[in-house]
Order: sequence, then C-alpha cells, then structure tokens
Amino acid sequence: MKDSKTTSPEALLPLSVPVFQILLSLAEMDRHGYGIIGDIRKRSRDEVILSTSTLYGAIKRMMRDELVERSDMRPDPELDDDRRRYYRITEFGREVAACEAARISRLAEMVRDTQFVTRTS
Amino acid sequence: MKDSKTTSPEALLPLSVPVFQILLSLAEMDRHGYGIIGDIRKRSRDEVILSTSTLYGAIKRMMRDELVERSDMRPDPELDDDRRRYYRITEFGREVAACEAARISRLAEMVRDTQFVTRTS
DNA sequence: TCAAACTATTCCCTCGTAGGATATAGCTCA
DNA sequence: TGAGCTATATCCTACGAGGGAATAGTTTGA
Repeated sequence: MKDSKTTSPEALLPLSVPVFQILLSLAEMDRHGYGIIGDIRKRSRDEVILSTSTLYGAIKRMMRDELVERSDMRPDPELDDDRRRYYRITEFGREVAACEAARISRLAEMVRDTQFVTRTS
Repeated sequence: MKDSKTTSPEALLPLSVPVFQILLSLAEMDRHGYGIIGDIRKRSRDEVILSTSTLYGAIKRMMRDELVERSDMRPDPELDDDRRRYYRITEFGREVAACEAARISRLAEMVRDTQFVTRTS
C-alpha cells in the first residue's frame, strides 16, 4: 500500500502538527516516546503538548510510512529505563520533513505579503 | 455550541490548509465559492487546488464558526452571474487568520534554526 | 513502608475533516 | 444543439487527532 521507495516525499504533505513536531524532535537525536513529548513541549514553550494517545498513534503511522524506525540506541545504563523504546528518523523522514519545512517557509512568505498580519518583530 | 464572542481565536488553531487559504483569499475581497477556488489556485501557483466538496464543506463550517458570512455584494451587472453566492470574512475571521499567520511565522522561525533542513544549494 | 506521583507504553472509542464522486442547472460559444 | 465551462450542493468514506483509561514499573517523601 505505502512504499517509501516509490512515494515522493511531497505526497505526504501537509504534515499534521504532531507528525511534523515529532520529526523535528527526532532530527536532533534518537528519543523514546515520552521523551519526545517532553522535548516538543519544551521546544515549543508549551505551545504544543501531545497526549500519549496522539504521540503513540502518530508514531505507529509514521513507522508504517517509514518516516521513523525503532532504534537500538540506549543511553548510559545509569540513566536508562527498560520500559523505554527509542525511535530514529529515517532518511526518507528527513526528506519529508525538509519538504514540509520548505512548504511552511513558502507559506510564511506568502502570509508576510498580506496586510492583515500583526508583525511582532 | 460555538460562540465567537466567548471563543478565543487561538482555540480554533491550527487551521486546516483549506480554511486558512479561504480566509487569506477573502481577506483581500469578497468572493463567491468558485472564485475562491480559482484565486487560491492562482495565488499558490497550483500548489493548492481545492475540490468543490472541500470548498463548500469548509465554507459551511466556517459560517457555523462565524469566520465568514454571506455578502450581499454584487459585481458589475454585466459580469454578474445569478447563481453566485458571495462570502465575506468577519472581524473574528480576521483575528483567527492573524493568529494562524503568527503561528506559522513562529513555526517557520523555529524550523529555520533547525540544522536538518537539507540545504540543496 | 506504604502511598502517591511520575514515567512509559498501549488500546479503545468518538468526533470531525478532507476530498472523491455525483447531481443539478445555468451560461457560453461554435 | 450540444459540448464544455461555471457554479452550488450533498453523499459517502477513510483516516487522523485526541480524550479516556488500563497496565505496570520507578521514584519520592511522609
């Protein structure tokens, strides 16, 4: 059904807020589910707070679409927790994220030209 | 259920692609349904092409949420078409669109700081 | 030492939306 | 006259966001 080898990254756009945020989070480093939620929350300054059902539901679909995969990475044993499952962004996931980033940049540019925007910078 | 007087604009974010594009299109001037489709298609350089079901479905929900309303505006009689129904963005609609525009700007900025974007230049 | 709070993953369920398909009808032009 | 475009509208389906809750291990502190 879905085959990343024959699917162009653009076909998956636009990404939902959760999916794009998860890709951004994993682009930096491999993380486990709960850690992703915390990272997104922190980086967005509490603007994006994913519930566990949203997070794990999105991860499941992203694995199906080969945007992310399981990682066998483990942190220092002292800081580790057996229950954790780590995830890694795939090369295809990076491409898709880059396309989405480009789309958002174009959109932001388009919006900048419209008069009704409140300029905060 | 929905009352724009007590609902903050932020509560409706993020907007879907169709809804935000329709607001951008109507922010410029009143338009009729089919005209909105053509305008969005043109302004996005064929990147966003709404089907009629998507357009009218979105318009319906946007009227419910008081983002847009019927307009009694008619163009020059010579260019008019009786079948047309014109729409106008509401003041609340402008607020919501401005919030969404701000959100997208913040997002674009956040993305700009991220290393992963494959610089294809 | 025991309970409460937190970390972590997973499933169930509901609601709402995007968009394909289709129906209807008026308008334009050759 | 009829083909193709303009215009609005509804039906239907697939899918995703996210609330809620189950399960279980871990940490803290009274």
